[in-house]
Amino acid sequence: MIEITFPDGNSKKYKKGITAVEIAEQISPRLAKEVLAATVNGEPYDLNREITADGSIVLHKWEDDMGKHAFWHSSAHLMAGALEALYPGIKFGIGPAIENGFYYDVDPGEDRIITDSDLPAIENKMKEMASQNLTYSRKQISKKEAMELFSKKGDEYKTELIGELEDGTISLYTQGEFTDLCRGPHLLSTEPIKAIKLTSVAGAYWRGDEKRKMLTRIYGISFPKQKLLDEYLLFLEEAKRRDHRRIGKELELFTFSPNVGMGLPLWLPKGAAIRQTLIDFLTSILKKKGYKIVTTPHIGNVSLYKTSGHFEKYGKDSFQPISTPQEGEQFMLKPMNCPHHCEIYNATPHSYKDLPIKMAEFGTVYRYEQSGELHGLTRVRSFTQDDAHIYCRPDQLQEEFMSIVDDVLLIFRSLDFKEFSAQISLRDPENKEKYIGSEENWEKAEKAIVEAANKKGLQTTVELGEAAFYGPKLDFMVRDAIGRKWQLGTIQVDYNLPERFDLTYNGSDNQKHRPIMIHRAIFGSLERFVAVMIENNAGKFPLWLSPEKAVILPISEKFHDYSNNVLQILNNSDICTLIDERSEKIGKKIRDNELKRIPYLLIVGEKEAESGTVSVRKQGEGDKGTMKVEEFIDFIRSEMKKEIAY
RNA sequence: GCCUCUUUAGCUCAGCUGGUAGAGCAGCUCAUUCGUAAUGAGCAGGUCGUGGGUUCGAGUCCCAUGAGAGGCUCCA
Repeated sequence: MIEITFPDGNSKKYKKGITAVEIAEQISPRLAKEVLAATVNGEPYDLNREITADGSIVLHKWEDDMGKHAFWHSSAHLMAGALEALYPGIKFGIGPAIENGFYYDVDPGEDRIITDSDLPAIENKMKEMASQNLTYSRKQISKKEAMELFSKKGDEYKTELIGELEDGTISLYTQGEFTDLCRGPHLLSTEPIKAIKLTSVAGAYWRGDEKRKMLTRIYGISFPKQKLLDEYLLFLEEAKRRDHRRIGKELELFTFSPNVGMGLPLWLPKGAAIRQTLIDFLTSILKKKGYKIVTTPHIGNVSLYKTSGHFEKYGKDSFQPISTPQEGEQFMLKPMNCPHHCEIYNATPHSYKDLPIKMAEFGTVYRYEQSGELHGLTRVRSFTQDDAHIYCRPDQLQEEFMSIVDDVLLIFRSLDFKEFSAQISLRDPENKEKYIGSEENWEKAEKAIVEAANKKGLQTTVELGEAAFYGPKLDFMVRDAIGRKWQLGTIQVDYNLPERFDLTYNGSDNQKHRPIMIHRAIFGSLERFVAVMIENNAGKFPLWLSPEKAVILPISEKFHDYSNNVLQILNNSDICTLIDERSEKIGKKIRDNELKRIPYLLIVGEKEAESGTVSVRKQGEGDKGTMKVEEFIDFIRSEMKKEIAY
């Protein structure tokens, strides 16, 4: 007998060699039907794999990520099986489960391409195979056997993978005619896979290396019920409606023109108003926090970036330097504000008593992002950072770092950003030559960040290899409408630029010392921040950020005079208000202005004109009753104040 | 940059296997003067992203190129 412990702490004895699905069966037949995968002693386990020793068990259903993972991973195998049936000789790369579904990288072979239009046929084949209730069976084999099997098949991708595996850990899974190299775990059979949708085809370099062959990646998603798939497709459609590119066009916030250049956003008046309001808001906080605003030019001498290291690191991927008519001087469009700020630091001598020095700038920078990478406002070639640099003493580093974390949290909170995650980005320990600076300083900087994040009680994930080339960082990430992650705020500790720019301060010992520099941005880029805000609020900006606060809707032409009086009073009170004088019925005016996401609709007819009032209707909520015009002004002002209370 | 797809009126899209463009919304005009998410009628709008080619004939097929989308790679 063996003893199995459940997540709730209870344990029970079973005969040796029992399987997870049998355990589930004993608990309830319904559970046995729903369970998709298991974890035994912390290790993913097939449901029908024999358990031979004491241990803990967790049974995973669809509702938990492990369950979904096994489901989608098995679906990837099912797709591979269908592909092999439809495209004999096709070769396979990797086919994992991902956050939303699965993909498989395949090499269809010379002169054969798979496009979107082939997906329905593959999908149908998958459905046909799934309905045959094929079982997934596991087989442990030796490295030599595995090599022979896949060499015979001529699948050089699989043999490459096998070459890197340790003998004794290699397993195969077979369902129907299809056998794949795989660690598992998998479902018992294809039976639970009821609904399948192949979503897209994309190119993907083998092993993510652009020097190697580009494989065809097929993305898909599957569900145990058709209803869940329908809901997912509906979610995707909803996400499309929230897409900031669509809303930006609809609400006339920003645009792009091929005549200006791809990736170079043009802010239309309403978008520019939002952007300016954000800048004003942030500036007021910066001033309270002891930052000084500086301004620097959009270009800088190439030598500046040679000093900073940016030229060596990114020079060939930047906009190429501009040459002046005389003397062969070369200037770069600035890709970063920090070198300029270091020069400002160096313009005056500093005592240890002056530190920390906090310099802030809404600095527009230019980066030559690859064309395929541009995306609306989230990835552009010209953007404005809410950039700041803190120059401090070593003994101030941790406190300053934590204080910036506070700033980020404060601002995210006042903007009602709840869904964000924090990521500590450290060096790739196996690729240290990618970075500049001494080992000792890197260790100090990485330690400072980890400690500060812990002290602040931040929930963080650690990503190796994600650091900037000059230092580690703490990044704040948010998701867009369809769940893609974007970096917003970032805090970076840097020992390197102070050295490269020979920044110093006089210490209490009257010796020169090196300050430490912290780079920080809270929004990251105003462009990306606005984009993420749009996707979060579907274009319904909070009142204080709305470019237009209210619109007056006269019931009929008879009330235009009164309406225009109100309009003037409101605009004079700095409440940006419009008027809709079209000869449309009130229902139509309400509908159109609701769709324009104007926060307040003020309906004005006979009653209002007689009593000096407006009938207030809040966007998305409906009728709020009538108010005197002055009352409305007070009301809207107090609403705005409430929104930006911090 | 690479892979696949898309590109038709201001916007959203139709246009089957080639026979020389169509709808809804927006706009304009007229009528209507109306009480909380679409009043009616009429008008006007496109050398079908651009440049070549095949063809008696190209929005439709082929090539090149611009732009956009989804990925890959990269992200100071």
